[in-house]
Amino acid sequence: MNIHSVVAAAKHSASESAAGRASQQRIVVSDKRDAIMQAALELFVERGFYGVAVPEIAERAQVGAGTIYRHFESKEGLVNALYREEKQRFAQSVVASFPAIDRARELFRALWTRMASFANANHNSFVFLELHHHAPYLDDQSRAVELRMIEMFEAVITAAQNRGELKAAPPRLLMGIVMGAFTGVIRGCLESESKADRVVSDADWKLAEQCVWEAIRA
Amino acid sequence: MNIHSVVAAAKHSASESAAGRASQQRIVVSDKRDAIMQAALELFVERGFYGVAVPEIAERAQVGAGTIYRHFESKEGLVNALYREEKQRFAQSVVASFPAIDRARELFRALWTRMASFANANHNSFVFLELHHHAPYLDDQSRAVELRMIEMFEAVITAAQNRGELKAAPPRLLMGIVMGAFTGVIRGCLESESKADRVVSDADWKLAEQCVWEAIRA
Amino acid sequence: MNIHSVVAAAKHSASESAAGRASQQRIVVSDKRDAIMQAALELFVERGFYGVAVPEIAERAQVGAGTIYRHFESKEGLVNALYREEKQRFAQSVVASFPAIDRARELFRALWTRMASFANANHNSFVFLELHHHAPYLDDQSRAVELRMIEMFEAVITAAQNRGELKAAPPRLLMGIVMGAFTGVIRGCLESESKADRVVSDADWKLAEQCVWEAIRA
Amino acid sequence: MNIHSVVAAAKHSASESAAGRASQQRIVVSDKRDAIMQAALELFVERGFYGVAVPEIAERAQVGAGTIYRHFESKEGLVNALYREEKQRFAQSVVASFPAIDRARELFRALWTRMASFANANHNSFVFLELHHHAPYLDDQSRAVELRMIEMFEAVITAAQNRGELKAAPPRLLMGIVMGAFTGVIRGCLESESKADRVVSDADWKLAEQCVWEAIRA
DNA sequence: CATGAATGAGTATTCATTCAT
DNA sequence: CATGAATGAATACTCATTCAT
Repeated sequence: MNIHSVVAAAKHSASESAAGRASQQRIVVSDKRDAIMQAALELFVERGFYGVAVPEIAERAQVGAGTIYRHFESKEGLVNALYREEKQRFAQSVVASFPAIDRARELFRALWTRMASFANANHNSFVFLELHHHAPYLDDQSRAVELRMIEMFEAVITAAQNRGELKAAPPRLLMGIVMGAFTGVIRGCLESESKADRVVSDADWKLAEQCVWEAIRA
Repeated sequence: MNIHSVVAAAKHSASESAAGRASQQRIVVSDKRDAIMQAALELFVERGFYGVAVPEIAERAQVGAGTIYRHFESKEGLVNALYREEKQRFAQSVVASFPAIDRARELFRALWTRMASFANANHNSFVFLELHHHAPYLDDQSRAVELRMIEMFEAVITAAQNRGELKAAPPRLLMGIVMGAFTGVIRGCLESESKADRVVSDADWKLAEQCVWEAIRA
Repeated sequence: MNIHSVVAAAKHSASESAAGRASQQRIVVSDKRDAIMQAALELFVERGFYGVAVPEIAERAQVGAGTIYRHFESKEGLVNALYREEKQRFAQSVVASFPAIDRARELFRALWTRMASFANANHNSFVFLELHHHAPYLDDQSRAVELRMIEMFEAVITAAQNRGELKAAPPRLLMGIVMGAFTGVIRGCLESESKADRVVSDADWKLAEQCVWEAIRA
Repeated sequence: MNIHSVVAAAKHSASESAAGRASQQRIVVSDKRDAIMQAALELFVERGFYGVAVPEIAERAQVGAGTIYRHFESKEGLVNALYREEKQRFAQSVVASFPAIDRARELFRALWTRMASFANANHNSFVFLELHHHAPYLDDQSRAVELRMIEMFEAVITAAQNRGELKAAPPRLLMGIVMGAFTGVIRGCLESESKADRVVSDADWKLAEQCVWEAIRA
């Protein structure tokens, strides 16, 4: 298994679900639903799942409270839908139109850059996914989405290790370092920033990429 | 400013607040209070601040619900006290009886090892501090405790950079990488483990330390 | 006043209202309306007025929720219409083509038999009328329909008492015994039956008729 | 099985549960609980289970809405407790200190009189039990309480039939006639009365008793 | 000091009704 | 005429907090 098959799989999985949704619910995917999702995303990031009242989501989304229950089975159903769709969007962003590279150095740079682009462009989504990493109200399907991604990355890491390009350490450990450092960079650089433009500068991302590469390279 | 003054400051700060508490509430620090703190820590880690009911904390602590309000002003008062005391315990663990070293390599290893010891021995505390990083119900004093720690580390980093031992990058960025990677290692290694012994092996900690050192060394 | 004038009055009253409806809404009496009435009858019997949601009635009737409001002013309007029409159907069934008898024994047998036929053929209707006997959401017109029937029966009873054929007791009391016993027979005999065929056997009806006649005969 | 063993059984069953409650919840049976039960009884009689809002019960009982949930698990738990306790009170009233008679005539008069006393003294209780006869929210235990009573009466009827004192008809049918007529008398006599004194006169009860006895006697 | 019964404001969710299509 | 998506008031129930004991 190399990065290309992984990328292909991810693309397939993403487009599959997108297609599935389109065919089943082309009409259901209303702007109301989108407004609810958007409002929920913002509020959950601000105050967490239990910290947000459903009518508050409705108000921010400019819909009636009851409308939420026409689109989602429950508050839990809403977070789960949000989690799955954002995770998919993230996966999609990272692997879509991925260049055909085999050298780990380039591969890592490409992945990091894409993740950085996504995090910069979708700060809320990224924080949301981070916060809800292991929330007790996520259902099995949502957890499965997460698991699939982890396995994808693990496969890439193992392959690169076999080629002697990465340090010989448990893939989970390397992945933890990379993903943790990525999140840490965002936290570290944005801690004191104004809420307006939650963006890490390209220069900082580039520096960080250099550092983290050295952490994992052979 | 070097690590020793920082260590001294941290020790002072910790003992200061301990003393402050002691003088004000030496008698209040009953075993009931400890039981409440312990119960709250466990439950907040399991289900988050809003996910836990005060009477539930009382039940787990084997005290009456009203008793909690003799020791803490409110539920928010309780999390804040918990946050401050656990953060202090963490700081204390990391800097207490710190060896007199100046070389960044040794310094880093010592810090990492102490952090690892704390995280292994106090998994709940570590996760709690992580989860409540930027919770909206933390008050200014709690945030100040956090801030002081960050500044401490920043100072150490800057000093080491000045000696040419660390990469030239914004201290916040390096700190983000280190702290993020540290958390990432715990997540990555424990993701699939049984809940019984939430412990990362010494070998993994050592490997990770090597990796992360390479990320930041000059 | 004898039974024949009563029968005549009842027939008149029934046809009057039927005609009234016909002239006002001959076109409105669509099969949709009937489907709604039928669905509502079933559901109200199963779970009571407040236990049934309007959209649920719509679903069972295979119409849109809004359609109900083209035929009835409100949920209350719907029960009231249902109550009045079922009550009328009951009255009609009992007195329609009533034989010209004057002896109370025959009269009673005829009434009882007709009521039994109706109850067997329209179990839901009967239970519905019974359950909604004094519901607070019945309006004055619905109550008047009920009242008129009671007065009819009272007149017959008084007449028979004057001829010395029935016991000398307040007509209301005798009527209470008869109607109560009638309902009691249904309850007693069907309590444990399967839901499939809610029917009291002819033999039981006959036995019960004998018993109840003895309760009221002079 | 004769009436005396039945009476004994009923007394035992009643006192058993009373004793059970006393030992388990002597302290729990507060005046708040009683106030809630009383308020719920009145309101459920007025508008039915689904027609009454929980906060309304709280208001009438002069307690906080939350207090209801300290005494009952849910609204359903409340009706079920009410049903069971009122049914038990009814059974107790009817069979307590029952005279040792064997002749069906006396037996019937004694039962009827006691039922009448109960219904006159506890009009709401009686109507409540009648209305909730077969409500879908009654749990199995509540239904069992009802069933036990029916079986008791059936046994008495069968015994009297065997002695040739009652008509040869299915016991369920005779019981349906008697209980139905009893309810019918109340309905018939009180239909138009003021709400103040929902009482059937002793004379009417006596007349009705005569009538109904003739319905079932051999 | 400690308690836990009581409270009522606040929560998620349902449902009668409307109205744009 | 018929529809069903949308609504928000109303419902059952929870929970942080108080206070009499």
